[in-house]
Amino acid sequence: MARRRQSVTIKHVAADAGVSLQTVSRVINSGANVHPRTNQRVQEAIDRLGYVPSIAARRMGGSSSYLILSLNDRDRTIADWTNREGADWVDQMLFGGMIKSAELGYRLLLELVDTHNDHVERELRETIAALQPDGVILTPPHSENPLITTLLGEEGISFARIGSLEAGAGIALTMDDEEAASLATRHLIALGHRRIGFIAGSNEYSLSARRVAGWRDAMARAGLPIEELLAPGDFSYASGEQAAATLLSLADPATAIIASNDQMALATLGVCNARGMVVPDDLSLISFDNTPIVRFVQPPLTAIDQPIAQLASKAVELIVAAHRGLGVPDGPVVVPASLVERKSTAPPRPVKSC
Amino acid sequence: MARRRQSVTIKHVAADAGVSLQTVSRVINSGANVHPRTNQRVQEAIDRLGYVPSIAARRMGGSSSYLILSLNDRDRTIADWTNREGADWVDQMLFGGMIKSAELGYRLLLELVDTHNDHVERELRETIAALQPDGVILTPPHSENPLITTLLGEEGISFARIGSLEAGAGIALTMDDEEAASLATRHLIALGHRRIGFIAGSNEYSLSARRVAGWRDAMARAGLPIEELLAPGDFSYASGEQAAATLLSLADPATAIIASNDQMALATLGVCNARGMVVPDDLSLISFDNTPIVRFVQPPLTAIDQPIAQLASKAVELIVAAHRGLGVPDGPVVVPASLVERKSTAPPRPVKSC
DNA sequence: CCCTTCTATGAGAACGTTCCCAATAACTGG
DNA sequence: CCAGTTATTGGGAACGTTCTCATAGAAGGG
Repeated sequence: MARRRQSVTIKHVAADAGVSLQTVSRVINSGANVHPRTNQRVQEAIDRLGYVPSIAARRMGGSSSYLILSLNDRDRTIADWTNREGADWVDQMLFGGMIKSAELGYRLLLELVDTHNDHVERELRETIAALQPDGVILTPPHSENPLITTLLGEEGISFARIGSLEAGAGIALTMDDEEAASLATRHLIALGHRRIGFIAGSNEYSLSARRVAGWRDAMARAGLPIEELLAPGDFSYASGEQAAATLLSLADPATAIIASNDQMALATLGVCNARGMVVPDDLSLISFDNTPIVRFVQPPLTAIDQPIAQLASKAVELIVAAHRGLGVPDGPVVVPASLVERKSTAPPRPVKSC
Repeated sequence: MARRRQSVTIKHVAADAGVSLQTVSRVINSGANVHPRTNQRVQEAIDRLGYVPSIAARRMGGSSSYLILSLNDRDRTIADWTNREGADWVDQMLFGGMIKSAELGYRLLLELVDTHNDHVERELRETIAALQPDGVILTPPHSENPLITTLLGEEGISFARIGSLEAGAGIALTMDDEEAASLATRHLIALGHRRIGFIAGSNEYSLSARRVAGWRDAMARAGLPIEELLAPGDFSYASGEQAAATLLSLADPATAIIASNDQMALATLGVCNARGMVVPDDLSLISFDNTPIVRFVQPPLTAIDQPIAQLASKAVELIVAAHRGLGVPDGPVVVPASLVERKSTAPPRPVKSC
């Protein structure tokens, strides 16, 4: 409606500084091949006039849009209020990614995408055509969706895959899931547990298998059997309930459980409450992700912290480097995991005399 | 780096359909003054070629950027992990706002801003200059920040103020906070409570006062005294703890407490646990906002639901209408509040014989 | 049947930036 | 002091769209 135009443009700056448009552009973009004296004069004009380049015009003229697109799962984010830890992902992505983006002169744009939708490909193609982002950040489960990665490859857009360890197009970027699971398991073993159950995550996520592997490995090293102690799950509350029930109903039940995410840990806690069991006296519990919620339940849960903000920040950094044609790491980028100890773990109850 | 250009442009469509650029543009933008036959031919060409207009070019040529900016509080979102319910705001804003935006052909962009920062104004000015959004959504506490509203007014950008009831520039859009507080209070009164404490929110938010008013009014109507029963708070966990301690230590202590947000309700629950009090047997508790966390604590909290997604969606709708020069509501838009009953409320303990 | 008023279409400029290439100025080393 | 570089600067086209204005055809009124 209102015919609003940019108030201060590069032209005004050029006039004010007494140089050509081109020189101002050079100053904005790097300052390379500009005389220090000129550079300063232009810089002053920019500050004086409060000039900020229009992102739309930059995209038009040049090859950069200064936009980075983050694809997050719509499903996990909202659809089902019972099964939503997506919120914390979105939130932390925003935080970690945005700060780094701002630092590098880019903007981060969030898009919620439903992987299971038939139209993903078309939707994504349209979004890319409309926005023409310089790079894309993929979060699970998009990170390993071949439809998406292929599309991005074709379009020649740099992208990062968070939560993926696989080689392939794009930059893989993940927490050390295997080590994390191992760490949690060793913590429980050190407390004296021998029957440590593990609730796996959805097969759709490659990290699920890595978490199982870490647990399996730590158990094996300690010479502990794992039969019956691995329960399937899909990250949902309901699946956690079922898995917990199974593990607690064994002839030789688990005295400790590691859940592959917070939702399933919460479900386990719920099952314990229902059965009159007390955490950590009757069962030790460790969760993955460390979303804020696990701080506020009774007892606060010991958890593996997932450094999402850090991963997002790194992803932005690498995408920008790639877009600028600088080198990017060959293999996947793996950041270490850490265990946050709270009140849900303790030594097992002494065994009753036989 | 890579010199990537738009693959399918309006030119290709025009050639394919055998019409001029201008006609294609008209079809995209409304189809007004285009012969039905031509319209269809162009539409087919668009579909066949998979054409999507470049948002950057649209901004360059015309007066719309098709971008809507949502300003969310950085503080509440992340800074302090103990005091963050911002996550759920961000999340729901995204959901509600994005769907409506997509529907109307716009894009929603989130920006985290720290109101208490000295640079807000400059930062915002820069963001606006760079992005040139068609509209802005303000969330508390930005909604009533005169620096921001004035700036937007000057720039001539349509904006919505979520959580605000005040008249003034921009569209005010809020849940009925007063009625919500009254509803919660009446619910407790109906259960038999007479000593109902209220933990207020930060004065920075006008909705805090409205919530207090609703409680005060409901108490007055029931002929109940409120002396000593109003405790100040600032939405933080710590302030909630202090307020709860005060209300529970009165000579004639509260038997029920309404907290102005979930964090402070959680804090109240924590204080109860520490004192060996059981909710709801020893204290009934109602919180505001109904963020997902309150479902998972023991007991799950009865809460006033804040329809953020709905507000965001409505905000987008109104902003687009305003930007298109269509009429917008005169006064504030108020959406009804609802109470979600869970397990944290019950009749008060029978009074011990004197 | 002519003049007016719409309706439907197109041509060309404009938007704010970067890209490409040419031109000049400032250094080199002899 | 000269030719040969290299550093610095500017000019004009290009990007993909919408804007403004002009034109041709169709419909309506007398």
